[in-house]
Amino acid sequence: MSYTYDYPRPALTVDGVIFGLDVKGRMKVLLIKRLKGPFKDCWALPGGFVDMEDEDTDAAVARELEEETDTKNLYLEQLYTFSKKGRDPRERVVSVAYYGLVRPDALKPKAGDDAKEVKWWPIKRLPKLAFDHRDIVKMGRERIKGKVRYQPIGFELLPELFTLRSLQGLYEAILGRDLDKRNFRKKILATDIITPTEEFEGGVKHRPARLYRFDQKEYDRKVKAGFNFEI
Amino acid sequence: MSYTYDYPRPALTVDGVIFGLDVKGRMKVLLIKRLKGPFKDCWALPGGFVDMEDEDTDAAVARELEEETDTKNLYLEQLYTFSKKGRDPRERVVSVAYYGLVRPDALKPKAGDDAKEVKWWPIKRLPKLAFDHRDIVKMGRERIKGKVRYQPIGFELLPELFTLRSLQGLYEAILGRDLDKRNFRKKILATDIITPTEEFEGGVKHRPARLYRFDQKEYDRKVKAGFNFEI
DNA sequence: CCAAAAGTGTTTCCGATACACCCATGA
DNA sequence: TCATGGGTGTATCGGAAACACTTTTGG
Repeated sequence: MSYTYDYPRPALTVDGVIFGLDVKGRMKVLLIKRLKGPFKDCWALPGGFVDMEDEDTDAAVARELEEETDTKNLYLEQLYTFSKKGRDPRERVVSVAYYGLVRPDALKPKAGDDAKEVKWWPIKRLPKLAFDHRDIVKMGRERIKGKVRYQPIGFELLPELFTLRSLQGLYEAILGRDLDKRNFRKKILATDIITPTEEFEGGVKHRPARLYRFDQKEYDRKVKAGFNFEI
Repeated sequence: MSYTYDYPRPALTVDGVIFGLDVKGRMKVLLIKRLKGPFKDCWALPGGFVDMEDEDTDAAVARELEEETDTKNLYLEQLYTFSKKGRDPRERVVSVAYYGLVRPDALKPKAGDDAKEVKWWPIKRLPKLAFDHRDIVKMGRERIKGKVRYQPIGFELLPELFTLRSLQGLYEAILGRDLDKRNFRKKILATDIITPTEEFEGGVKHRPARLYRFDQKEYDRKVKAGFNFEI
């Protein structure tokens, strides 16, 4: 079966810039190694074609990531649409890029159809990327950096229970600068949207830190009441 | 001539949410009345199909606006890409939306190919809009509201020379709240990116206000030096 | 008892806000 | 001389930033 139109049309794809944190709190990006040309054997962002029979781009990027990484319901937001001529050597391909955040324990990379390998790469040492994916990653970093201060999206990168130190480390990683421990704690606890649990981290040879939990319901309530998250 | 593909493809369009200020400082949006169906005779955002032979979306939206409004070089930024099934009753149409800011004196609406009428509408009293254009306008408003505080884009809405009062009115219109005159002046002048001229407004029956100018070069210099605009 | 990270308060400083009067112009 | 908006300074308050020591745990 084939489809015929009066004017040329672009292929429509989606790409996802998926951020995660490793155990030492360093930012990582999820990449796949392409099985087929163009850019065969080159690292690239996970993504693929949008099924025009019944998908929109939101659905397409969620599906692709599920296929390639075995993760559902990760935090995803539209980033930018790339449409420059020549960004795909074959033909006109317009790509709607998304960025996403994943808890490291919620994601098990697996090989899907389009990839022989799926791997977390440190954001500071990315390999050569296919297409214009380097630009897309760059834009994703900037977006998240701008957004993290005004919306509590950082929690999407942490396990459900986390220490204040790991939360601080996350902000330091994203913002690219050190924060004062006491001021950070004061400020984050003052927002009243993270609550202490009775649990503590284990497996450390020093005093174990208390574990906290992000209180989404309380946050939603506060937002409705005019509260503005800011860190 | 026709074009055939193995899989169905969407038509790709661009839409522009163009903001302007009227003489009284109220926010307006530029709309066109559609000449052809669907939504014939309905008001809609200016825009149209992207020419896949040689345009990207940036070029397409600039061209469409030039055709419909006789304005070049207006401030334009990509807003969001809309791809929901059914947003165009005919077939799958994916639209890359942009928002734009225009100086009122730089824009003369004219009727182009797709429109019988081009008109500024007050943002508070928009007519019924075609497609999902109401959502697009809404998103445009939110974006500009979020952005205006951290980037000096407001000047794009004012003539080259402007009074401090009109600048304040602009911020009040976008932010939706009143600002204190003295504090506003202090803050905006402290940034040192707007410079006084020796000219004054005319045609008023009270003391004429001094005219100022946005100093783009100085702003660029400061940004490079790490300066962050904020109001 | 040593190493390592957790946890905790106070002071200082700067920017945000609140606030009221005189000035220049045209009618 | 009146009406209208232009233009100016100061005091107060609150949040941001700077800053160092004690506590808990495992080894």
